[in-house]
Amino acid sequence: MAKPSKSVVDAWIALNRAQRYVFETIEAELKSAGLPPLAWYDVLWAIGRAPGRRIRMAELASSLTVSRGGLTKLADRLESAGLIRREAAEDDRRGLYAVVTPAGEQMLKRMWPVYAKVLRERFVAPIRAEEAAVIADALSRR
Amino acid sequence: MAKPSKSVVDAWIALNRAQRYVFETIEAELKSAGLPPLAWYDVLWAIGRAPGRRIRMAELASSLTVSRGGLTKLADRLESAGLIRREAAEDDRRGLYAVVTPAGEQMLKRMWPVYAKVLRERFVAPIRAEEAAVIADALSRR
DNA sequence: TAAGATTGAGCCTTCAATCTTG
DNA sequence: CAAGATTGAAGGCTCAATCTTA
Repeated sequence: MAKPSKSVVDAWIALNRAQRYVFETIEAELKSAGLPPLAWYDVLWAIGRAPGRRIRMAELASSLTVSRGGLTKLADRLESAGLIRREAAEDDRRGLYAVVTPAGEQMLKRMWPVYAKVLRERFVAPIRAEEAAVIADALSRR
Repeated sequence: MAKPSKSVVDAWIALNRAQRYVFETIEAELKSAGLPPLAWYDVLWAIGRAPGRRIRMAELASSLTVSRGGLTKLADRLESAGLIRREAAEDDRRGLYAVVTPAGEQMLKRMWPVYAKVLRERFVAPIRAEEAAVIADALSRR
C-alpha cells in the first residue's frame, strides 16, 4: 500500500502554512487599518457577484462554505454595521435576500486596497506569476 | 498602482478552497473512524519529531502556530485522553515538557492511514506529482 | 522585571432543535 | 412532512490578566 511520498506531505504542509500566513497577514492589516475581518469582505463580494446583486441566505452560505447557522450570525453582524440588508423574497415568504447597502459598497472599496496589497506583497512577490498560474490551475481541478 | 491580476486572486481563492476541502475531508474521515481531530495528530507528531522526543510547551505552540493559551487547552484534552504527559523540566522549574505516552504512539499509528488515504485520494490524485512539487517549493519560499 | 504556563472572558463556528411557510 | 432561516448549546480559539519561578 503506497503511502503518500514525503514531497506530497511537504506540499500539504506548505499549502497549510502558506494559506495561514497570507490569511493572518490580511487579517492583521485590516485590523490595524480599523477595518472589519476578511469574512466580511467575502460576504459583500459574494452578494455583489450574484445576479441582481442579491442572493438567498442558503445560497450565500454554501457559496461561502459556511454553515447556515453561521451565516445567519455573520449576516447579523454585517447588518448591525449597516453594510447589508435582508429583504423578504416576494415569491416565497420563507426566504430572504441579502443585499449590499451603499455603506457596504463603500466598505468593499475601502477594504480592497488593503487586501490587494497583502496579496501582492506576500503572495505574488514570493511566488512567481507562472507558479501562481500552475497552482491556481492544479488546485482548481477537483 | 498595479492590482493583483485576476489569475493571482484566482490562485488565492483556489488555495483556500483546496486547503479547506482536503482538511474537511480528513476531519470527516477521522471522525467517522472514531478517531480524534487532525489537530491531535499534529501535536503528537510535533512532539515525536523533537530532539529527545519531548518539547517545551511554548516551543510546541509556536511550531503548531497556535497561541500559548490555545495549546494549554489543547494539551489538556490530549492529556485527559492519556495520549501525552507533561513533565517538569529539571533545569527550569517554570517549564514543562510535553511527552507522548505509549497510548499516544498507538494513536499516531492508527490515525496515519486515514490521514494518508485522504491525502492520496484528494490531494495526490487530482494534483499531479510534478505540480505538487512546484507547489511545495513555491509555497515554502518565504 | 521578564519568561513559562495557565486561566477567564469574549468571539465565532458548528450542530441540533425550533419556527414559519410551501 | 419538507425547506428556509434563526436560535441556543457547546466546542475551540485568541487575547489579556494572573501566578510562579528566574
